Amino acid sequence: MGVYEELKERGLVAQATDEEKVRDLLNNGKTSFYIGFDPTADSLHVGHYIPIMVASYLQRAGHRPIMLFGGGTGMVGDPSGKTDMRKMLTKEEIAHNISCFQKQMSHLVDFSDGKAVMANNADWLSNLNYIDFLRDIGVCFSVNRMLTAECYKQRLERGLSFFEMNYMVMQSYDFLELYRRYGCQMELGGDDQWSNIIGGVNLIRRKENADAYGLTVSLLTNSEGKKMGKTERGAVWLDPNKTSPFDFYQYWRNVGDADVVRCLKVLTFVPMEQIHQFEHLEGQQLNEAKELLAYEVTRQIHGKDEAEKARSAARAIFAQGVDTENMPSSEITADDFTDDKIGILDLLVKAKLAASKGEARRLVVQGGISVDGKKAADGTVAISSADFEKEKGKFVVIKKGKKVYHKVILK
RNA sequence: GGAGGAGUUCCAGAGCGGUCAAAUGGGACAGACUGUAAAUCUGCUGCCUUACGGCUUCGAUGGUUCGAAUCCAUCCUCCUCCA
Repeated sequence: MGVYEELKERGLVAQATDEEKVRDLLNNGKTSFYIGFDPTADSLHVGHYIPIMVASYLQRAGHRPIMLFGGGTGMVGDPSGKTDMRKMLTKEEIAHNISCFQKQMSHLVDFSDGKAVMANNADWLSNLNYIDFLRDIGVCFSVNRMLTAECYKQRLERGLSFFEMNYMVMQSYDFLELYRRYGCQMELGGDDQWSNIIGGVNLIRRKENADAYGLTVSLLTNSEGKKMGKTERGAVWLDPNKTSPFDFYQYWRNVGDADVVRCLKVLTFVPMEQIHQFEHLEGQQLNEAKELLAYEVTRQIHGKDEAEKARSAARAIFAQGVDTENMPSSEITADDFTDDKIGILDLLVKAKLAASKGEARRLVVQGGISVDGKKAADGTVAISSADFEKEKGKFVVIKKGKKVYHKVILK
């Protein structure tokens, strides 16, 4: 079975420009392919993860990934899938974000010995001459055709600036440029990138009279069709400082029953034979699959140690009692005490378990808070410094709701 | 360039001089039920306060008024139609 079939079987492939040729190229050839990333945040999130997975598969199959950072396009913003125009970033922000991306990506893609390439489209986009660009590239695009592209259609109803309209042209130009520089023959992207990818494929055909291909990856959605990896609080980040390995683990541990098997296929390298066994499970048995999913995904992003810590912390907490070892924590100092005590509300705010004292009070009143296993009855409960004294150190364990455990350490 | 319309709390979307911290729905959070699932039901959703109450919000800035999210002026942003 070739790598293409493997990707297909795992449900990673959404569309390909020319399935026969793409299959042949991936299974039998050696090529370079690229994925573009918009450096609009300082961390990758789960949405970026699947294309990187695919890149990883393809790299193992002998192809060379080119990770393209949109240092230039990031200053425009892709209208695909957005109903509002994106805010513009400064050059400094973009540079910072790119360096963060690089670090995170190296977990999944091997950059040693030129096995993968990093590129930044600012290298060729920022010095373009407008007139030359229009004459050379602009003539290859039909506005009529562009407007029929799904990504613009939606925006047309709400308004689309000329500025954003150029996104497709720039992305297509990236592909052409990578083709010329690295012999890049394929662009990989989320399924929402389809029209932009086609633009590049067509451009290469016109300018270079050569074949190029596009392959899109299914977006990760749950059984209700909502995008996964996003909570209302924001995305599930790959940066451990933004989403702790424990929270990351828990996110996957808590996926819906209907989504586990698909997530295993798409997000992990667990062999298909093993996954097939899970397909017959139902009800409570699925917890085993969920644990595997959570462990594997966490391991791939944060490494084996963190994954094991998260798993044992979760097991301990939910099985019985509390594992204080690997629990997310925060610190307070003696200065936070008044008369040798700290109010439960202040403590919750300090530990960032509540955004304000009002919210903290609400949690307590609704019975959602307990400290060291004792439910806090009302907002007047106070914790004295003596309560922090434990055999293993100075801390208390706060439980918020059913699943959130937090250790507050007294320094 | 001309004529209209709109900007409300996380989102959608009511309100159109006092009874508005602002209806309703969604989301989030908490409780019950459970399998660390889903569905369902309940509560809750600006900040400070045990509470009474106070404080800051309805694009921005000024103004009218005893009193403004609601009226007026200017500005900013967006939309629609015409050129």
